[in-house]
Amino acid sequence: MNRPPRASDVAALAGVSRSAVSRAFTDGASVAPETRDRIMAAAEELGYRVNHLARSLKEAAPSKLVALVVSDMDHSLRARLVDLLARGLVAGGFRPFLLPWSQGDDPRQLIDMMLNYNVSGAIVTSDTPPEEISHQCARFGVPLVLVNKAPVDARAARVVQDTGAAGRMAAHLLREAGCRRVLYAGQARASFTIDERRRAFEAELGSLGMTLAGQVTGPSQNHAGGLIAAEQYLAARHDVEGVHCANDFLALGFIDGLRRAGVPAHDWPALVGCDDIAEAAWPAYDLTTIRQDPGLLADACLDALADRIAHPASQPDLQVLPVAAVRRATTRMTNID
Amino acid sequence: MNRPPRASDVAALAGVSRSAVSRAFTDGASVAPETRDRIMAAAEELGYRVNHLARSLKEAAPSKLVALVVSDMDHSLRARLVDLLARGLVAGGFRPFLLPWSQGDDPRQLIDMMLNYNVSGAIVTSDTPPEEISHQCARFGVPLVLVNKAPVDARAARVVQDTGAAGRMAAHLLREAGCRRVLYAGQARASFTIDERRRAFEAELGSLGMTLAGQVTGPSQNHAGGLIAAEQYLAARHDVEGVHCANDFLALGFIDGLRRAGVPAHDWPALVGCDDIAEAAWPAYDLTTIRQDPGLLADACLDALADRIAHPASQPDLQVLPVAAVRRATTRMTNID
DNA sequence: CGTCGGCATGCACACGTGTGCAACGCCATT
DNA sequence: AATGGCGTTGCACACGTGTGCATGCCGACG
Repeated sequence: MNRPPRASDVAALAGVSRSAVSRAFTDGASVAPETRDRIMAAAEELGYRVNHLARSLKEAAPSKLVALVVSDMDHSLRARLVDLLARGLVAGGFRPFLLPWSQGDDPRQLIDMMLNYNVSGAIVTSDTPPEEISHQCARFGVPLVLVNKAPVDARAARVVQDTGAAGRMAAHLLREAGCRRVLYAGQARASFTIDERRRAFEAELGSLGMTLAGQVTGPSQNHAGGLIAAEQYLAARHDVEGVHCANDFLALGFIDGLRRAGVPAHDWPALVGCDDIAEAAWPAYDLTTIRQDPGLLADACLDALADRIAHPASQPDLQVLPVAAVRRATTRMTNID
Repeated sequence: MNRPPRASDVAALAGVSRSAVSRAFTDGASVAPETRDRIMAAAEELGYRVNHLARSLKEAAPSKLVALVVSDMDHSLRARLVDLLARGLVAGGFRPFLLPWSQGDDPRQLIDMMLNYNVSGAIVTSDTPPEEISHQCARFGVPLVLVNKAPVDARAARVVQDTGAAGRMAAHLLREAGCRRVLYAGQARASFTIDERRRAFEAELGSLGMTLAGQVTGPSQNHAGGLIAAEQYLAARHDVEGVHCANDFLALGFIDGLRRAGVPAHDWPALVGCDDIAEAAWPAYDLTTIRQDPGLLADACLDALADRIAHPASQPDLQVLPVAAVRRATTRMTNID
């Protein structure tokens, strides 16, 4: 018999009623200071902790748990975001609940886990979460925040990067580098942020009098995909001066693909990525890119979640986060006449 | 009034007692098939889900929550480990509870959060978690698994990489590359795995008739630290043929430091890192390193946790995980005569 | 001194669920 | 037909906590 101590154990040791113990651990409750001290001493001696599961059971309000639905955590930016979100949630008195999701998993299991634990909200940072999650959350009244995701349900708050500005910025960065004919290197799989940004990029090219000579696609939006995109680029012998890559990992892979093929650096096209991952700043790459500040992203998510919890019936807000151009070596090449 | 439906609502709709509903959702309970069907239909109609908080309250046994204490999630290998652990825990019926911890945070808050939610166990992957966590977990009977951490409490299970083999391997890899005089590049901050590996590395150098010419230390064990370590290395004009870096990020930074200083690749020392992060395989680096398989690590953690939960009183096991040499370009340089 | 108000405390109920125990009905066996 | 056994069901209690309500106490004021 070694169960954790409960409030009645503390009450017995301190010589008070169980209610008094409960009140001693509740802010603003009416307890005499000396009684509280005696109770706290007894609690310390027994190693007593309030059982939050029972507490949140009593308070009909949902528990302090918040689901963090995340996939592709190997992307360093997402790992950073999860880290920041977890810290922010803990600081705000919530408890983050990590629910990994992979393409192909049954979304109903996710819903079950969230509802089983009566979460007070959910943040979905997966790249392509199934729409069913949004609908079920709406149906069961779970406050939901979607990160960089297309709108699927009117009741979910959304936090998105300013894809329009990012796309235009990419075009301008290539223009600054002297490019006229450019290429887009992306992926086959659809992704809301990337697709939107690409659309804005293409539109801006027109305004700037530049032309999109075509596109190359890798099988994935990571380093390996970039390697293959570079191969395609070289094989097609595109006559372009610049390339905008869907994200930084792909851009770094593209660079390595050029290197592996023996293309000297002064013959590289101007390159612009997106995200500003840590590796982009490494001297081996020094990639011009578009920064998406994960701290801003995390704060916006936490704000949006707090808003959904406080005003569930109100119109959810859409937060558009600014992006910033980071000019580095890949748009300072001297191969442009 | 829009509270989530409870078992009695389902019971009323299905025309049975609340106990029957409870039993319908409990595997192996005695319920007539047609009754179960009727209950399930009613539950589906109402959108009923079992409240696991209340369930785990009833079962005196701890909840299915498992604390995942993690710091430095920006290290890609740790992010990968957290991802794998979360997946494994969910697959095993547990719910991972993400508790970020940073140097300087109060460990007592961590303990509180774990005990407040009556977690059934904890996995600590932080690099330098405070010892108080281990002691408090032992005191309150929380099964604990430490990853790559020195033993601090006899009741905690441990999973560690085979630091001895890794250290010896690093020495042999440099020996294969023809080195006789070598250097160690590390960090000032103590870390169990890194310190142990280094000790084995130094010992093996002696056995192989090699000499450790000295060491250089960066301020941190990441890319920026490697840049600075390379500066120190160049400034000190060490007469060595090889360098073993404390981890891959540092090694990549070291390479970039050499590049930035204009040292041609054929004048680089042979380099051996440790971890085999994804970036080490990128063509820009092609770093020889020592692989630590995160899948193995995650599985070992989950096994150890299951063991601690099942047999809390037994002697906790220490799992030593194998490492593997990954030979790449940085030990195939032709600068050795 | 009497009365009133405020504060501290205890009682009892509620939160949503699991389960031991007893009762009940049905079927097979004697 | 009587009886025993087995599967199913309902009752009631327990898990650990928060809190409305009533009570009791003490001090202050008239």
